[in-house]
Amino acid sequence: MTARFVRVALPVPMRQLFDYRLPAALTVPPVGARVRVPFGQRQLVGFVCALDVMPEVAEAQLKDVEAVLDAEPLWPESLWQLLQWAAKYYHHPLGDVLSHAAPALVRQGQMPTYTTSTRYELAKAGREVTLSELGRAPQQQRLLAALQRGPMSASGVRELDIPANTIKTLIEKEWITATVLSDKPAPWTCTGARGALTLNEEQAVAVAAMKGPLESHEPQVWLLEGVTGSGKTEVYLQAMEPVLKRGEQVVVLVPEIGLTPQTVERFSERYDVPIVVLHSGLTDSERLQAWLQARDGGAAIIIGTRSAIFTPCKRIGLMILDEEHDSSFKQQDGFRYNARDLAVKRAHQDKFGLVLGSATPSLESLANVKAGRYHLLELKKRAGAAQKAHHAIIDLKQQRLHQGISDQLLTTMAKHLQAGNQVLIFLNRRGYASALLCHECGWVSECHRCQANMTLHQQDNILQCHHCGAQRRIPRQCGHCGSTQIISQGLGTEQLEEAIARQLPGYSILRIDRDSTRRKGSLEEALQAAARGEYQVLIGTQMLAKGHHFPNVTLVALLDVDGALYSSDFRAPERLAQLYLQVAGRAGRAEKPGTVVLQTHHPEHPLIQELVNNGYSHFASSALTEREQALLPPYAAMALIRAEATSRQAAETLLNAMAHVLGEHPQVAIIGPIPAPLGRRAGRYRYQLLLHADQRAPLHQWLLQQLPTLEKLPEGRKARWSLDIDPQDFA
DNA sequence: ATAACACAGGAC
DNA sequence: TCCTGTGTTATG
Repeated sequence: MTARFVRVALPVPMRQLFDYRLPAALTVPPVGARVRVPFGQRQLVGFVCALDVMPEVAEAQLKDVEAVLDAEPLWPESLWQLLQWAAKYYHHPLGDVLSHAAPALVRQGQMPTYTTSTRYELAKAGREVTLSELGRAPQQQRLLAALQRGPMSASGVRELDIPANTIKTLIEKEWITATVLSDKPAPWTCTGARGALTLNEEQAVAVAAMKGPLESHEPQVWLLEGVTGSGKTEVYLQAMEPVLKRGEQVVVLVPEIGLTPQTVERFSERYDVPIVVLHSGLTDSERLQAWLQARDGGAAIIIGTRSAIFTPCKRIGLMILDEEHDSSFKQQDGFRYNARDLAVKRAHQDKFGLVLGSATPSLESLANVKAGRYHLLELKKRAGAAQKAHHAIIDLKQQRLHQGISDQLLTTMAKHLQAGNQVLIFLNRRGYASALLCHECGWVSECHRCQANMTLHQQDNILQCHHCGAQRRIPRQCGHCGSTQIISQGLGTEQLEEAIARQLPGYSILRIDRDSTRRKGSLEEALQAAARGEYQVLIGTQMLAKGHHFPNVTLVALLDVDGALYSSDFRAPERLAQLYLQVAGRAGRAEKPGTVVLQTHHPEHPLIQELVNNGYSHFASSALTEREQALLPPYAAMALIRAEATSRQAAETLLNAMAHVLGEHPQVAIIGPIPAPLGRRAGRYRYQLLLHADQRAPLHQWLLQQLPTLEKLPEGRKARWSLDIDPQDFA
């Protein structure tokens, strides 16, 4: 009999697989199972990708598989295919992709098994025992005393340090019982919803449109575009009802961990089915249990963030990806996948319906609607009695400023506050001021390790770099000329709080940013206090923009968003528009009509005019036209190579060498190398090389062909580099 | 990624 | 001569 071989993907940053000999004593693993193999001087857990292939190296060089860890593939066939596809599409090492998709314990080689828990409780005889009878058996006395307060888990008993013998004795005496509970998946059924709301016409149309295709498992993608407060969640909830009733699972992807508790709550109120949550806050063991429940069908609803796109499911019937425009669906380091794009791919492979929801859809998704790939479902009306907000611009050029706040804004704020309402001021810059500078010679408080200014934090009495975290004392003299005339520049939330307290005395102010909510749980507390109306003025950064509703806020003001108007990133206008509407959505959700005010130095700017006068849809369609004319995504394909090194030269010469290699293709344009937006960070110089093509296929083909050459470039030894397919952020 | 290995420069 | 830090190479 001839020896058998396996080809294995290993968790190493190499775009290649490794072959091993399979000893006859081992059972033959299926593709998708894990094996433990020797690799150099160490042992690794790898994933079987092929069996009985012709080895790439001489047979004598092959080592033996040490152990086969699974009898079954870890992932269902279609998900395995998706992972293979993702590794190819993102040009990322397969072993690393698979490691990402598996829970940590599985990656480490543990057996994926369900936990069991033991529950101890008093038996009938045990209840009749008086504790004083046990004076000579203090350990038994302690355990019984504890159990008299109620049943306990094994870990609870372990914490009491009771010897195993004591437990055994008590069980033998039949004073206590030990019940082994398995956490194995239990069958569930969904008989219907509890407390469904009445849908308005648009919502009903949306739910009805999804019903048929969901039932026949057509891999459709719906873009649910619903303005803030239009009741998107209610549409999700009702669309999933027939799916759950058929016994099929629903996967819900949300942008951030902070949004999961609210989501879980709404879903569990409506449906009496098992729900699991997958997010970074879980322990490895909890994560594995949730993963298993999803894979084996014990979980009906699976809620998670980005990485939950890789959760295997026994019978998936619907996936919902909420806030689809949100950039956190794109992983920004390592395996740089986009969960939204993979969701679309998975819907086709696994044959389920996918709902992409947003008040401000990405231009990519809108282009897909135009191209007929997605179906648009619109919710234009706010649910209930809510009225449309009033939008206004304050032209800063004609205004007297008080630490960045205009007279006009102060007057408007005072009016709303006097009426007993809340006011929300959005400023996306924490700290007191964005820089310190010398009034005499112009010296600026730069970070030593980054190409950025250090932010003044008056509260902590320090200068801090927001890019590398470096901290310094606040200088009293100019570092260059010795002058004591040091002034601050650029308004931050700390200073805004101070300014409002001075200009509008007597009102209580709550500031919500990373600094004010550093303590665990304090963000939740602050948001609840804000929603209860305990503070009249709310000041906040990006943190405040997402998912939270403040019923008494009638005025929302955005300060200092002008940076986005002249940014070099072609996506900056889209992001500003999304942010603007997201922040605007915090106001006027209840019966009170809202006002949204934008302070700007460029009131005439077309983007500002468009947003304030015409709304998002109008903005989006003109932005799409611009993208089409300028041949930018979604009407072109891009890839970005980033390089960083401790020397400027090393980063630049590597990208020059790569540009030389890649520059030969007629359909692929090379832009750069150019310094990255933050040219130096934490002491490392950063450069980037942009690849641009009209079509996706030639760009990918070209990369596939040239990557082996790029990897071998000697210049690559002195600089670290990475490849980003469909880059989101050019910073 | 990671570990072994080779080599250079400094301390002893 | 030994030790340590750094760059190079191989991993089946």
